Amino acid sequence: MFALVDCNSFYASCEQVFRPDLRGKPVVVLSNNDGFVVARSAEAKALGIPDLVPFFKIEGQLKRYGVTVFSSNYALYGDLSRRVVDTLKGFASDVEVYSIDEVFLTPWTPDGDVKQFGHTLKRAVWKNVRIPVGVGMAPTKTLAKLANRAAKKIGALQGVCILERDNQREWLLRKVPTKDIWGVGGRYAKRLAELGIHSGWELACADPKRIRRHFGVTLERTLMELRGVSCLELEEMPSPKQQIYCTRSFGEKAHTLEPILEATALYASRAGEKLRAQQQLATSMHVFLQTSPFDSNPYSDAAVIQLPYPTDDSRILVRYAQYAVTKLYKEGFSFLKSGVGLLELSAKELLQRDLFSEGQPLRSTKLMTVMDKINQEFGRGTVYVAAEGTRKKWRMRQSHKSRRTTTAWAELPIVRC
DNA sequence: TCTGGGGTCCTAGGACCC
DNA sequence: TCTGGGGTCCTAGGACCC
Repeated sequence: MFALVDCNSFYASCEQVFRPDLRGKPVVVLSNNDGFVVARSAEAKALGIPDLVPFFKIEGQLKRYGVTVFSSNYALYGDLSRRVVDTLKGFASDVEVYSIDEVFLTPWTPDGDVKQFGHTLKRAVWKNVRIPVGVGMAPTKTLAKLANRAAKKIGALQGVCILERDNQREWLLRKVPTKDIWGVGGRYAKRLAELGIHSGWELACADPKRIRRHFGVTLERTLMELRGVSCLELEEMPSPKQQIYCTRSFGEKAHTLEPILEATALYASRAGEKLRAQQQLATSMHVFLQTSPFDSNPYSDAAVIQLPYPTDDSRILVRYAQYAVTKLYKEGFSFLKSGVGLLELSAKELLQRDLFSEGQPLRSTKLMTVMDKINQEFGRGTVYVAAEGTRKKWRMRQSHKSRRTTTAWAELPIVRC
């Protein structure tokens, strides 16, 4: 049996935690650069505000409806997410943190009352963190996802749905269109429809071999999971990352090389920070630079470069990223976005040093450790590589950002008596 | 004017090996 | 006239996820 705990409208709910005046009111949260609506409170959904709609297209509408708008505040969401996970760990020993707002776990119910267990989880998270969640339970992860969806959609279930008996499973699967199933995206849904498969039930009843032939082994597994045959295990130990990316759109378009060099330097050193947090070294680097894809004359290019030796030194990452992006740059375009990816990662302690080639000197490691420590203690960006520049006009737009209430001393809430 | 930022897995096809 | 068979590794691209 798998349980999936999924936070309701997570980012919007986070914003409401420290703004209780906004409970029961329409709230939306925007993506980086205030680009899209990425989270909507139940009230905002009820107003018919669609998901992933460009902000500029509905800004007027939001104002008219009196919707409160927030830029995304990942420091806050990450911290509240950690608290939700900590709470859940008190009720189950096997826990998989699947995403910032979803946790799979094995229900622990010595008395056999699964439903009661679901409600216990829900109440505990609300009590400790003030985040509303839904709980779905079923014999496979894919079905637990569906159960969770039902828990939120069907009011009578009060946020907890157990999908155990075959007749319940069939009832739900007959109602679910394929595109709402975990592992089936828009493309597959369309191709499935061409084969006459429209509902979850029709997919579950299809011939596995035929599905495998048309779509590959991944969708065949999904099919089996819908039948109640578990193919996906709980993954408690997150496997080390295979690539680390830092990419971002600029707050304003860049017509010269200078802001691009600065932004790319920042992305490289942020990627380095993540790399060091995982105790890994990178062997090669992927760098790209692009205009807006909506430009009349869009342009983009990318390069993969070998680093001189496996490294986690931000100074080296920045130097190589800047070198690459200089090569990619072309006069006459207005660039919108660049990014740095670190590839061929290896665990730092397992590194095989090559007898005949240079390796990362010890003082690099020492310097980076000190840098990370200072930034951890006093806030990100206290010490940084000078190549990032000081004015940072290209920084992303975040016109509606809330405070980092739980992670920055300077932004603690103020209580007036 | 304004359109996100991360990730993963799988497959097909080419190069190369004996 | 007749031209093998099996394997590995790598990469790019396509699909998916939140």
